[in-house]
Amino acid sequence: MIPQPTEKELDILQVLWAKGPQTVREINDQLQSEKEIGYTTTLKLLQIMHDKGLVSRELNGKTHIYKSIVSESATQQKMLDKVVDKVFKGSAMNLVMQALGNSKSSDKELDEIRAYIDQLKNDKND
Amino acid sequence: MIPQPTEKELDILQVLWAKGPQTVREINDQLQSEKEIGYTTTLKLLQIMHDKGLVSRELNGKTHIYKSIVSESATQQKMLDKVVDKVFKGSAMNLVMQALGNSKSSDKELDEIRAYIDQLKNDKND
DNA sequence: AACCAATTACGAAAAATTTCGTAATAAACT
DNA sequence: AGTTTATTACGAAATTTTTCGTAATTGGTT
Repeated sequence: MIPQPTEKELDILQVLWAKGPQTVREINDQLQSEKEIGYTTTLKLLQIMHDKGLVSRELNGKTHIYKSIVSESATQQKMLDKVVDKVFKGSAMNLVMQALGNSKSSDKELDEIRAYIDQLKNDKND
Repeated sequence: MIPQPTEKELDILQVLWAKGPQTVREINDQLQSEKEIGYTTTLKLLQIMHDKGLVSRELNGKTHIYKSIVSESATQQKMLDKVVDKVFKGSAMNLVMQALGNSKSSDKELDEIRAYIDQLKNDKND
């Protein structure tokens, strides 16, 4: 079983999900724009993630090109499950309500969610 | 600023939210039912949480009665914000969709959410 | 007042995560 | 081929979180 990424590992996965496979240098450059972080720190994290099976890598000349193995949506789901379990007493509905309540969502977005709900209800009654 | 609780601290907050103010022994007993944990471990966590300002305590004879200072919903919101930021690219709507999609929610629950959305839309147009 | 049982205080070990320095390696360039 | 430059490997320090052992304290009991 692939373990859940830690917080800093998630930062890296975000970069990989957003921009696709990249070198350590490229990934580090992007993290830099957020916060000071040493090159070897990023490298080490990627090596650890490789050991864990979170990313794969491919040799190109002498540099490795890292690629996320875990999908964004699967990771999102696991993170959600954890939050639901840890702070929403296991109720995903609770979470949805809270998220809707405090997000400055537009009418259009709310309509989208309504439409999605209707679709879910239909799918179920087939 | 009160710091965010760590994972184990959240376990304790859950107990406090669910059953109200309690002694270390009572809290520890409840955590025990989930997983082996030493009494002094729970005590230490509560002392740390007290230092952080997450809980208050009141002396009753020689024992302390601990009480959560942070509200459940405020904590939920902060956890959500973090998850939204960390894995949903800042989009709460994304999170809601994903949560709805993978939760086995009943028609009744889905209707509740629809009603809630309608209410949100109304509130906005006042 | 001395003892007992339970609680708290304190410090530190253990574990997990994050960070980086240094050395080894490889490619690219004179 | 020798030098420079960038990357990787390795190990360990630093930090944060979790865990618990031991000693001190307190209140109740004999």
